[in-house]
Amino acid sequence: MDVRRTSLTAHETRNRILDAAQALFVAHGFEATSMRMITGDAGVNLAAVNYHFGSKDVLVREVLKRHLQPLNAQRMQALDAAEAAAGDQPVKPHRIVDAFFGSSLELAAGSAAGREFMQLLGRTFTEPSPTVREYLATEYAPVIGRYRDAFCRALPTVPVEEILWRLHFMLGAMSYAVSGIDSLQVLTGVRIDEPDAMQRMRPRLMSFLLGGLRAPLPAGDGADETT
Amino acid sequence: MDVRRTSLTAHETRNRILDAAQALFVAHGFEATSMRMITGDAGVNLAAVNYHFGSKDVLVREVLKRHLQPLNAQRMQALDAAEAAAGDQPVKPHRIVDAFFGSSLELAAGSAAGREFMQLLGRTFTEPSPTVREYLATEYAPVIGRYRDAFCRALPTVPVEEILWRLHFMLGAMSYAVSGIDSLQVLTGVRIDEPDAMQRMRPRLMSFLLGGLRAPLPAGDGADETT
DNA sequence: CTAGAATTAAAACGAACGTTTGAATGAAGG
DNA sequence: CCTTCATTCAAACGTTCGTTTTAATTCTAG
Repeated sequence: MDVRRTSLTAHETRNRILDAAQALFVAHGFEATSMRMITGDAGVNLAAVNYHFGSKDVLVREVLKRHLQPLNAQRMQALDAAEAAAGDQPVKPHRIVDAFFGSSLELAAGSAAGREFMQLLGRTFTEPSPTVREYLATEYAPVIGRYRDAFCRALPTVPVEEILWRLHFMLGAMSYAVSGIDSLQVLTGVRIDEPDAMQRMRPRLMSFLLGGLRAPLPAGDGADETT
Repeated sequence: MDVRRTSLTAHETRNRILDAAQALFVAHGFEATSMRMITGDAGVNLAAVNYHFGSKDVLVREVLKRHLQPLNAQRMQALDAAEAAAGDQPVKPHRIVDAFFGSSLELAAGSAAGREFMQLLGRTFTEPSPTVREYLATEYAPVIGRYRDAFCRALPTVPVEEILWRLHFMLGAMSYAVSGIDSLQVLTGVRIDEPDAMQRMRPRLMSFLLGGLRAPLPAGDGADETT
């Protein structure tokens, strides 16, 4: 009838735009990346973005959604698998951490585009743009909810507020680990741009996250004065 | 002779610009904040920024430098104090963590402007702008170097590369804890905007960081399969 | 083969950007 | 009192931004 007239080139143009936009967003940020840079790198006409996506804002969301939606789906299914494997036992904390952050690191390690996207995602979390924050919130809400509940079952002695804080700390550590890697390089001299950097980082990050997650609860109010 | 003609109003205007710029940078980011927004909020003329600072880039650096330079100085002197207190013994890891991140959290908890600045600083670490990254690198390099050495002495069994990674992870966790707090709120429902949020977060973050720092080293190469 | 929708192309739109200019302002120095 | 000089001000500079428009092109359905 009226659908899929020119499916080949249409998707081609869309994907070329998405690829170019993602790379430029990582390199320069959302605001500093212009439509002309995107369409120039993608080799398409300037008007193509507004034709295919409607606006730059929608394009930004679409770039994020393209990989974030599958990533969150895999995070969900990884937790499903872990819960299924545990039977009626609570899932061990390190399995939950691995389900969430393992999915992320696999995406980052799997391909250059995956690493690029995880870099972008890390930066996006501190992005002030309301439309971006709003989208991230809706996309993440169900995932965070599931994992919060899983952690609560796995660590019944830890208050839920404490679990949310530690989830937040873990998210921060991972985001920086992935997106701030060249700042690490610049600060410390550690080289990251080798292709297997993510693979070498993964066990280190996992160990760190688990150590933080299972750290003793802070004492009552203020002082945490233990050796 | 020729100095301090109208010192009062001169510094007044400069500081008004710095204050307004900092608040706007936190709310909208560097790129999305225009000179007209800054001068409008500061109640000064549009040309005042270029007159007092020369360019927007210099203003950005100056906003960061105003609080980062004292912060890093305090980080240095906190480590000095810890090393002096330890005598010829190596400083305990939790003292080093406290020297670095305690200084940060005190700044964040001390005043609204301090919290605002730490928020900005956290975001700035993932800022792609070359001039910002370059400034951050030069400002942080000596501090990171001192703390790396202190950690190496405190944890002689841990390879220096591992220490740098964990320092990076800790930096990420703290930056997110401070700057991504409204994203935590949006994701998890935890309220942060209360004035004593930083005070309540501090022991939690310290406990998490120490747990991560002292986590068992990841096994040889790939698998970290321990319960 | 042809009608018509989908896509690309080139050009221009108004708005906002960072910066610059040149005159007005106002307080010290001689 | 008049000069001096740092500062403020209003206005405009040229550039770039995201978006829109109009025409040409491509491709498919009947």
